[in-house]
Amino acid sequence: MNENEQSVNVLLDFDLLGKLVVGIGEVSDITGVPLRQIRYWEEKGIIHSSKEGEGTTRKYDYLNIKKIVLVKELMDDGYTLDAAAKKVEERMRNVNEVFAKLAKRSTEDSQEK
DNA sequence: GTTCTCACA
DNA sequence: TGTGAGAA
Repeated sequence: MNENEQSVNVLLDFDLLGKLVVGIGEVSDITGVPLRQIRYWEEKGIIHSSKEGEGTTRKYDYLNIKKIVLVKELMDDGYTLDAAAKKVEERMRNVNEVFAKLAKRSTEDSQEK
């Protein structure tokens, strides 16, 4: 492992965090989850797709993609869809908290109280 | 290329 | 729970 790879990883993560939205096809290919399954999960309310523009192409942001991967991993551990969804939602809440802290920190830093 | 509904296992 | 097919 070089510092290069670490830096790349960090940068990649931040880039993803910025705002990455891909079509369902890409998501299915990346996550390895069939298209029907992704729609199926969304139908259950586990994930949410962001429809952009006039087209019908569902766009999934990094959070949703992460959610899908998380659910997949959880189910691989023997969790059921509902259980996995619950766990993922809890994790997502934590991520959201971190995001809120990050945003707040940036604001405070800019205002320099 | 994507989406939807209905139905089946 | 996950997938099939046809239709738009």
